[in-house]
Amino acid sequence: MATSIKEVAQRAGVSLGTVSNVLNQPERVAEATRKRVLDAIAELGYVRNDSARQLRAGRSRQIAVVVLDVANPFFTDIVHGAESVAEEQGVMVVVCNSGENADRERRHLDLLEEQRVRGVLITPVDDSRNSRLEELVARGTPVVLVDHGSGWYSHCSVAVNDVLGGHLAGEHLLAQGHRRIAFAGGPMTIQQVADRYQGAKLVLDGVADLITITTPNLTVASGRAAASQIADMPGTKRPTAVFCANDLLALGMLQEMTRRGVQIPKEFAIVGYDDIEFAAAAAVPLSSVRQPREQLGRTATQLLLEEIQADGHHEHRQVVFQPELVVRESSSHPPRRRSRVSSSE
Amino acid sequence: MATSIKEVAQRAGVSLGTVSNVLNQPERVAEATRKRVLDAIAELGYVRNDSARQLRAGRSRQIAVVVLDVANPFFTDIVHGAESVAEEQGVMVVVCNSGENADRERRHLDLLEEQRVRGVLITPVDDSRNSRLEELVARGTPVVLVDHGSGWYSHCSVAVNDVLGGHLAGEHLLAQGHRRIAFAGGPMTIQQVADRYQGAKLVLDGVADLITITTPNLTVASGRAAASQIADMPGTKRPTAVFCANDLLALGMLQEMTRRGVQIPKEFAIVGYDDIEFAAAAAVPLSSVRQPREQLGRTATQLLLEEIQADGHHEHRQVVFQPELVVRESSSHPPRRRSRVSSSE
DNA sequence: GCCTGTTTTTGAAACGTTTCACGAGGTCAT
DNA sequence: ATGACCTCGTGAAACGTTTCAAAAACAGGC
Repeated sequence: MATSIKEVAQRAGVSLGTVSNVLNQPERVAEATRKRVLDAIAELGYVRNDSARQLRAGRSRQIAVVVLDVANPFFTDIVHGAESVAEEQGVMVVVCNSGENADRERRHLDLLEEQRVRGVLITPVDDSRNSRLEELVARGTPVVLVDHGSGWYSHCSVAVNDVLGGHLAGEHLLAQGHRRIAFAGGPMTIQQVADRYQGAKLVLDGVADLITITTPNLTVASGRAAASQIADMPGTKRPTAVFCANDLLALGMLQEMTRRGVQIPKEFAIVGYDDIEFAAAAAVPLSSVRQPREQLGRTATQLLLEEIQADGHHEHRQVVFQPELVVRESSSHPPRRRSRVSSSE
Repeated sequence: MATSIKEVAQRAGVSLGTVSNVLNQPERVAEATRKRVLDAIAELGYVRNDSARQLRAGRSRQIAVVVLDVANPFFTDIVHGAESVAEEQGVMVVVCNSGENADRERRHLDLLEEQRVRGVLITPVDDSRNSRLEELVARGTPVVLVDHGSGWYSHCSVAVNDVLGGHLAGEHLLAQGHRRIAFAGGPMTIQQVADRYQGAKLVLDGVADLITITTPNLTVASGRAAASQIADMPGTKRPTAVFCANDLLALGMLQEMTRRGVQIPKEFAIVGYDDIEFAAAAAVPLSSVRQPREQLGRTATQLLLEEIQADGHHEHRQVVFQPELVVRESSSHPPRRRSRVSSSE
């Protein structure tokens, strides 16, 4: 069925090795022969067999990115950054979606390891003390943690200071006069969620009530559900503002609150996280904590490629970026139209 | 470095073949031996080499989805649908992003063919008379066209009637009293764009002016640029409404128009396409032509798997879904708050 | 013609699986 | 005991590349 190098060789009247040379070091083979081989290839519609090639080479030419949610623009931007760097180096990127599901993540890692990927960029579902991931590293596959500070130093990692991000959001809501503030996000096993919560808690503790709404994931739908939960609270206990662990939640929150006739931000303020492209375009432009998304992907890929190249001794590095609060209408009181002020406090 | 079956065999004191049997037909090997082998595997941290496996098998266990833009929620929903069906069948899905770039698309197809993927789901960049794609098909890789009616019948395909979609949008704007209407989208080589344009043109021709704004791609940024272009037209020639080839464009359009102080929909109406999740949550909820996105992905994958299984004689099928216009505030005149009317005319 | 280099081409040995026809042992009925 | 029939386990062949030492072909210079 599939034509192999052997048939090409036969057709061109040369040996196996020569065809291989034409493919890999064309300058080593004489003009005339090369042409003959190339013609044979074209006539037979020969296509290299990558499995055989990899088997021989002992490794692939791909790196993988394992993200929590492909439908989240935050991650597609990271992937974008990663691809731009990888492309320069002639490395292919394959994208895997764990869907915030530890089991799926594990299955993906199994498969990736069987495929001998050169390296893995991953935002792990649970805490980084992820044993499957540790195995991978132990057997020699370079791994870079993305958007996830490693508790200790056995990987490279690229992250944004989520505690600071939470801090900024909390501080801002406090400054707007809120004293009953909700945090919506989950599951708490996701490090980023826990950190953002911690950051907010740190600044609110003692001066304001912090109500935690745990969501099963970080989607628009969960945001809507969380909104219902808040709206159904008795007036005296109901928070006057919410800090959402990401923008999808915040958008869902905004949608449901608006549907119920709650005025944003007059009656209820919302701050999101990530500052995805759609945040600024929302019904009420969304205040959000901005992260350098593409940059994250680019830097992570650079670290990964470095580690791959410097095979052997390599100094793990932790790169941490600083987030930035972008205040828009959804949380600014009194409501100013089209506020585009960006501030860090 | 990497441990192979051979070392496992040695360690367990059995032959090569036995280890392989433990891995693939465990019931064929005696309890005691099996345990010994499994222990050896665990101790050595053996990981199957997928290249060797595929080489032997002659094919992979993956299908690929090649999309125009991973950052577009429309496509992530399609991928989602595809994954759900594939997962049931134990087939892995790899996602490739052509970025609306024919050259990147070709490179992806090259690689996928070298990897001997079982099948390809693709939304091609240019017209389906895509020669690279034809080669792929000719050599025996099943291909299903997604969101793209094939002009003729050499593939399975799954699509939404884009001409009808354009028709619905045009008709609606006409009914709202608009007589100078813009169409924003591009490049026109993308079949969907051309079809949506055709649909609108069909209903507008003769009764209204149709101004075409060609964009280089279908992103939010291009939407903003197109908005500037429209806003800068002299008042008498400036259209009073726009039909955008997708929601990203429409959102960009909305953003830029609002920034310039143009009132939507009072001074300018906008209709988008796809009805992505963010459309309803936009600053001015966006009217849009809805497509059954996940369904598209699911059906496409089913067709693909069918073709793969029925290897040999297979009847190509064309499945066409009908779109549905969702009218929201961005185009309804006079502006009604929170309109959620869904209508098909 | 012969020797010395240089350029081209060759052939065989890996890479790590899976598969498959066989052999080695065991059990059982005769 | 013998043959028939299991269940287990073996070993070698294949899959399609790349690589590399060595052979072959070709050029000059004498």
